[in-house]
Amino acid sequence: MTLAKRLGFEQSPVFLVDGTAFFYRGYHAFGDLSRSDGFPTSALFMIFRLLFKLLKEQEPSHLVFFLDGRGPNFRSKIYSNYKANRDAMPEPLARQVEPLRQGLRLLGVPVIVPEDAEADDGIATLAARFRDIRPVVIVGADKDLKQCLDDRVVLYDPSGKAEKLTTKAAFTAECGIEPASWPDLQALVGDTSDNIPGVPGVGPKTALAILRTLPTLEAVRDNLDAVPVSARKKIEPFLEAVFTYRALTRLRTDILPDTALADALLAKPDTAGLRAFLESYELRTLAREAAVLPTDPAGKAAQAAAPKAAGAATQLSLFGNDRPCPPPVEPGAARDFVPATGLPDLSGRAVALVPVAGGFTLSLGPAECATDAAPAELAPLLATASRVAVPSVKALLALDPAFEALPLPTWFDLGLAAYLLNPEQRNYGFERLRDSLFADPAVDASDLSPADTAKAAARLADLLASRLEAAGLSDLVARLELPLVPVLLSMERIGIGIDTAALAAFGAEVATELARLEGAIRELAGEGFNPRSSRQLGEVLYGRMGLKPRGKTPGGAASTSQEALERLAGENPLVDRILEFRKLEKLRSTYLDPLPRLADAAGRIHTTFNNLATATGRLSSSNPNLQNIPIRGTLGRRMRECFVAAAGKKLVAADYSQIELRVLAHLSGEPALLAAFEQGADIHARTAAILFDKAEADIRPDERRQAKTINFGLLYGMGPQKLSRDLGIKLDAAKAFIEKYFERLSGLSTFYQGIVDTAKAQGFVTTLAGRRRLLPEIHSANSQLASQARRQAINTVVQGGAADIIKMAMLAAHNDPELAGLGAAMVLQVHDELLLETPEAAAQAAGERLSALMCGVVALAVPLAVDWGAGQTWGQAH
DNA sequence: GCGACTCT
DNA sequence: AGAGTCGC
Repeated sequence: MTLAKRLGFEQSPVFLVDGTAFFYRGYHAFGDLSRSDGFPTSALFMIFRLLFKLLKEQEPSHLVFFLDGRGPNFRSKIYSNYKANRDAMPEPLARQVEPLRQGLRLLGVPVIVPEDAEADDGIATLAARFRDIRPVVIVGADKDLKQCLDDRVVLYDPSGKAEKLTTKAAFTAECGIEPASWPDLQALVGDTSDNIPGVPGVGPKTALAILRTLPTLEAVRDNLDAVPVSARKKIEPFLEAVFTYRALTRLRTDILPDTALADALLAKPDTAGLRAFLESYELRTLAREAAVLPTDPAGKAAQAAAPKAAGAATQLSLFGNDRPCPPPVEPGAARDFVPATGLPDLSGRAVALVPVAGGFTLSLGPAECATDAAPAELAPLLATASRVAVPSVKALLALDPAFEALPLPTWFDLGLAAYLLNPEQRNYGFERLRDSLFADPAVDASDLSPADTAKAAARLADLLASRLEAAGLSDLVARLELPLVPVLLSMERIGIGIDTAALAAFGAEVATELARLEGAIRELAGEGFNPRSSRQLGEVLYGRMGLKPRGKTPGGAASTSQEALERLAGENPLVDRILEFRKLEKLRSTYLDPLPRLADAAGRIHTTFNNLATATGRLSSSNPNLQNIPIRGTLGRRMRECFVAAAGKKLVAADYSQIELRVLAHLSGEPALLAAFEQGADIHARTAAILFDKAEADIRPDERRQAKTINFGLLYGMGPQKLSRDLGIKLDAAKAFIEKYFERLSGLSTFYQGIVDTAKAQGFVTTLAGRRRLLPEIHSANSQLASQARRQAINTVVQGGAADIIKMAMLAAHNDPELAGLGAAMVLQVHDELLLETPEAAAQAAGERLSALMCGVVALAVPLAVDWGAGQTWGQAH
C-alpha cells in the first residue's frame, strides 16, 4: 500500500529525499561493494536501490533529490566548531558523486543542491512551501528533520530492514512537545555528531520536562523562575550560547526562492540509458530492475492530483508539457496482452509460464505470448497440459490459490530443480537461472535472446528435467519436495497466534531493565558509550581498562563475544552488565519489538518457509524467523508463552528425540549406538559409560555433559581444537578423548571414512531420500578447505537425513484423514519439531496421532521416538 | 560486510 | 554443521 493511502492523503505526495544522508549510509553499509576494477559503487547501489523502491512502491509524481553543496555554509559562520569533528568526504565516496548525478539525470529525478546551506535546509524550505498544495513525504532518517513534521508532512525511512514512518502525532505522543520545539531541545541537550555541546548535565529527560511547559528557549529565558532549581543552575551560564546552538539545529525555511512545485516533477526515465549506466558499474540486479520501472510519472501525477478529467488536463498542461523529457525508449518491446479467449488449447502440451508485470507469458512451441488472463481463467487451460514449467511453484500458488487446481505432477519447478541439482547457490530466481542458460558452455542458446522469458523457461525446463533424471533426483521431486510445497503454503497462510498483551507487558519489563542497565553501563564506561557497539566495547575493555583479550574475531580484532566475555567475568563489573544488556537487547530488538508489528488483524504471524535455502535440505524460516524463537531459561520460556492457540484451541508440539544421532546410528550400524536406542537408553549417559569405563548409573552429571558435547561435536565433524575449547580441557586431552571415542565406537570411525571416500570418488554425498550435495573442495590442496568439506560431508548426510524424515512426516500429517477429521492444522516446523493447532477437545488424540505418524514415517535400524505435549501456549506445549 | 546472538 | 536478524 502506498503511504498516501495509508495516511489518507487524497493527493499524491511530494517526496523530498535527503540524498546526502543515504549516500553516506550506503558507503558505510556496503563499504566493500565495488566494480571488478575496484571503482567503489556502494553509495550508488544504495541510492538507486532506494529510488527504485520508492518509484515502484509509491509511484510518485513529484520527487526531489537533495545533495549538500561543497565547502562551508552559513552554520560555520555562526559557530566555527560546527561539524568540526567531521572529516571531509572520503575519497571512495567523492568519486561516486559525478556518476550519481549522471544516473539521476537518466532516471529523470530533479536534483537540488542548496547554496550556503545543507540538504536538510532545502527539505525544510520546500516542505513548508508545498505542504498546503500537496502532502509532503520527507525521505530520510536525520533526527533534525523531525522539526518539519506537520499534519501534512511525514518522515519516512524506507532503508534498513523495517521501514519507519514518523508522523507528527507519533512525535508529540512520544516527546510531548511540538515538532517546532525540536531545535530548542537539541540546543539544550547537544548533539555530538554536529559538535554541538549543549548544556552540560542536561539530558533529554530534563530538557523535555522543561520544554513541555516552556516550549521555546525564549520562554525558558523569560520564565527562569518556572524552571526547577537544579536545572536552572545548569542552564543559566549558557543562556546566550543555547540560542547559537539552536540556530545551528534549526533548519532554514527561507532559501531556494525560485523553486516551485513544477521543479519537483519527475521526468520520464531514459530506461535504456539507465540500464547501460548501471551495467557499466556492474550493478546488474539494479540494471534489470531499471527495465520495469514505472515510466509515466506525468500521467500519474495528473491522475493522482485530480481524478476528474478536466482537472487532469489542467495539471498536464501546467506541469507536464513544459518540461523537457528525454525521448521515449524501447517500448518497441511493449507487450500485446492476449485475453484468455485468445489462448489456444493446451491439452497434452508441455508449456512454460512466467508471471510478468500485468499478466503472464506463456511458451507455445517455439513462440511465446503474453496474456492478461486471470489465474482463475488460466488454471483450467493449464490443467490439461502435460507439463507446466514455472520459475517457482510456491510463488505461483501464493500468487493465486486458483493455481492449486492443477494436478501436482503437472508442475515443473525450475528453482526447485536447480536447487536439488546444486543446493549451494544462494539465488534460484528466474533471472539468474536464465542467465545461467547463456553462461553454460554445454548449452546452445543461439535460438534465444537474453530477453526471452517463457521461451527461456521452457528451454530451462527441458535441460533441468534431463539433468534431474540423470542425477536420480526426479523421485525426490515428485514424492517429497513438490508435494511439500502446498503444505508449506498452508502453514504460512494459517500462521500462529501471538498474545500481543503478554508481549507488550514483557516488552515493558525488558525496556525498564534495559534502561537501568544502560545507566549503570554508562556510569562505568563513560557518557558517550554505546553498549550496542562491539567496537566501542573493545576499545573500553581492552584499551582504557587494560583487560586481556580472550580471543580474536575472524577479522583479527579482539573479540567481545559472549564466549570471550564470560571468561572475563569477575575481572570487571562492566562485563557482567554488558552480557546481561546484550541478552535483553537481543530479545527486545529481534522478538519483542518486531513481532507485534508483524501480526495480522487477527493477531497471527505468518512466516515464510523457504524450501530452497539450505545446503542440507532443511527448511528455513524468515520474516520473521520462527525457527529461532528463544526457548532456554526463564526468558525463553516466557517468550514462548507469548505464542498462543486461538480461542477454543490448543497447540500440540511434537519433537523427534535425538533424530540426528538416530540417523547416525542407522547409517553407521555402530552396535553400541544401535543397542542404546533399541533399549531406549539415555544416549549421552550411555556414551559416557562407554568412554569412562563405568556403569551408566555411576555417571556424574559432568561426565554426561562431556559425552553430550562430543556426541554433538562429532555430528558436526568437530575437531580437537573446538572440543578442547568447548570442554575447557587441554588440546592433548581433547585429542585423546576423540581417539578413545572412535576406538570404542569403531563403527562410527569406519562410517566417517566411508563418507569421505564416496565424497572423493563421486564428488558429492547423498542423504537417505537421495538428496545430494556437491563437495568439490574435498580435493582441495588447501587443507583447511579440504577438512571443511569433510565436515560438511558428514554433517550433510546426518542433518540432511533428518531433514528428509521430518519432511516425510509433514506430508503424512498434512494429508492424514484422521488429523483432518480432528480439525488439526499444522502451523510450524522447527527442524525436528512440528506444531499443530487443534480444537481443545482433540488435542490429546491429535498429539497421539501425530507422534505415531512421525515415528512410522520410515523404518530405520533404530526406532524413531517422539516427545509431545499440548497446551494453551507454545511454552506449555513443551 | 562484520560481529554478535538466537535456534536446531 | 546449518540457518536469519539486528546494529554498527
